[in-house]
Amino acid sequence: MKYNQVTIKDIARELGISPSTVSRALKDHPDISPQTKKAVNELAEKLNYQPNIVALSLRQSKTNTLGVIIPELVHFFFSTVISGIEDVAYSAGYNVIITQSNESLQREKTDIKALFNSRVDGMLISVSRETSSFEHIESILAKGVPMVFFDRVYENANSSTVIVDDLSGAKEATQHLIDQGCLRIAHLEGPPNLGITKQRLEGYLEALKDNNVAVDKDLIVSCPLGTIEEGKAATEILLKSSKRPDAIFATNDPAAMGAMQAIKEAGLKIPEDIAVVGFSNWFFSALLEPPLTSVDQPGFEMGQEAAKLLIRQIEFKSKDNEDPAPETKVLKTRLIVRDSSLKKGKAKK
Amino acid sequence: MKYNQVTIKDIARELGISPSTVSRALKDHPDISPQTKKAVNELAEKLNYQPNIVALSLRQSKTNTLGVIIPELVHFFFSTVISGIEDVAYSAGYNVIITQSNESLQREKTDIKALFNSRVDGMLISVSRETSSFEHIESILAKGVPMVFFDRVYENANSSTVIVDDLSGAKEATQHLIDQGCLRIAHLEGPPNLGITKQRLEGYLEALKDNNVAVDKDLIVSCPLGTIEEGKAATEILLKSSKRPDAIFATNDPAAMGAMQAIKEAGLKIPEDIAVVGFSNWFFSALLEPPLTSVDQPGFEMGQEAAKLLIRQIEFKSKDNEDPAPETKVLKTRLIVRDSSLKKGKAKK
DNA sequence: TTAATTTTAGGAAACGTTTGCGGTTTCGAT
DNA sequence: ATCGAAACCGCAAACGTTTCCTAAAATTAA
Repeated sequence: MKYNQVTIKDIARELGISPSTVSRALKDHPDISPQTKKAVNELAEKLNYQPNIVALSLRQSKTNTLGVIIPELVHFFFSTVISGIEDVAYSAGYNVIITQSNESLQREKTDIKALFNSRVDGMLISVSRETSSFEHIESILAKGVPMVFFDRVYENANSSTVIVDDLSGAKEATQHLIDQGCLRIAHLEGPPNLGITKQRLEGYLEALKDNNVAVDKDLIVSCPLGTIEEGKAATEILLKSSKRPDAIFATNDPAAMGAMQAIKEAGLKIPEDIAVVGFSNWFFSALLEPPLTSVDQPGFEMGQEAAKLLIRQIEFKSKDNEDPAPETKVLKTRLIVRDSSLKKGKAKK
Repeated sequence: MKYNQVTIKDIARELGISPSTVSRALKDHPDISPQTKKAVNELAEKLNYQPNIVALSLRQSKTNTLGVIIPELVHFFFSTVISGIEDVAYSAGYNVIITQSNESLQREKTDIKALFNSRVDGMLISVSRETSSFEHIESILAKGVPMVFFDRVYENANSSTVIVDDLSGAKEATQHLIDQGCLRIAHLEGPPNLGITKQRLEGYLEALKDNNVAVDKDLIVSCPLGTIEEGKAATEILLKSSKRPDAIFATNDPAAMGAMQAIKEAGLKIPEDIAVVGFSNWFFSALLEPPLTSVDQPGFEMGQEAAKLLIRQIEFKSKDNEDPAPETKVLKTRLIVRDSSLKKGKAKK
């Protein structure tokens, strides 16, 4: 589309000087006399000159654009991460292109190629549920594209990552349930490919061990999709078993929600009969009845950190032409105690 | 960043022909002999040639990028709209840059400028709560940038818009409450600047009139932010009044949620004492207790339609160099009846 | 006054494409 | 043998910048 925006050439012609002089004047280059600078800047102001970003990108081989790949935008957590990313990206002068893999490896592959073709300066990636091989990522990485992984990371030594401390978050949640007097704590496990799934399971196990609670394998049930329906179905099975759990720690809030539905439909009380704790502190969790205790992940902050790391990497590389040492940022989780897990007393504010 | 991607020149050099021939061969131009085409395509394939989009953009003055401005990404509705937009945009070969105004007019202004500077081919806009003047939009529109407004539209004759039929949605919701035997139906009104607020109020009023129910001005309360807290506070006041409502129709789901909280805390039952209906069918609405009846807006479809309209406009303009006639797409809403409004019998389903 | 600097400015190439126009070939037809 | 038209291809300009290099003008030093 041609919008007839005024260019450097227009200014040069009007002033009877050359484009190069205008360019330098606008950048306050010492070679240019104060008078010329003044004239150029005033005319630029008057004509409302705006540099053509596309031409700039071509010239500098730098698009000032960050590519983002997330599993799904409609997840509360991911949309807050995006907000965090945009926050630092825009104030650093970067645009952001967002793509969704929809939890599909195939989509993830095409997304990453599309971003590469758009010549983004770097990528922020959270892998899909299906992603268990990483050639598509490696091949782009090999071309030298800076990447930062967040939340659902690709653990390879050469990329920076931002994660939350899933292990200790899960441990804290489980400990909390133990503190409430629960002894038969079930765990609804998440998608098997994801590191976060393992970490959360690990935290759960560690807490049990720390308290000398025996691990009952029957109490660990897989929810490979991590949906409400799965959580519900898994819980229904748990409830039918001879030795019913007295608490459920779910890998995420939707699964926990499903668990709550199953428990209520079975005529049992939360938390009296069974306490429930989720993970991620989705928007809806505070609105449930009873309100769901959950492990809060600082999504906005995660987005900010990831973007900062990426931008630093991009700018470091453009200077020294080599990658900075990869960094791993681990963000603290926060257990939000609500009524769904409070067998004793009221929530500590 | 320099990734040493292979260019048309590389292929030309390798084959001992000119870049123009390579370009034409790749585009299957009739001037080029089959042999040359074959050689070029094979080498391009072998070297994994990918056209440089930035150079293309500069050359054609077309970025193949759509700019989007929404109030907030974390709203379920808006994130589904985005998904719809990306769906059609990507399959039509467009990238999407998303910005959030955070319901601030100021941010909206800077966003729109930033998008313009990024030379997007067109914009998709849903205005902020604060937006009551439109010079910032007009000034960009005047430069000929194609725009399509969705949901929260700027009603000016010369732009295409996609909206849902808020009026009839609200009317249907109110009618439903009347059908349930409610006679004192309160309305929690939304942000005063927005057209959707007026439409929803209008639908509410029409339904009352159609059924010869007198309008009680005291039953119409403003919630200028449309938040849970506001809905709760407004409802508390309504409940204290001498002639308490027997139903509440809220301008959106958060307000309805607040109303539910207030009602429950007052020891009243939903829907027996007071029925509640919301608008937008947020993700959490089905999870409340009782599940909230709400007017569903087809967000994904809205995004698709808006993107289609915009792309059509962009491509029409690049051909005929003038704007196509503006279009207005009105999408149907759908009343999702759940328990929060069912005084009689069970949900049809 | 002249030579050596410094200051200021411009020319031109480059980033990777596309495309109007002109220039060779080739080949069948006269 | 010559002509005309296809068929095929390259030159160069253009999109809007930046930047290396060179050059003129102004200033200073000798």
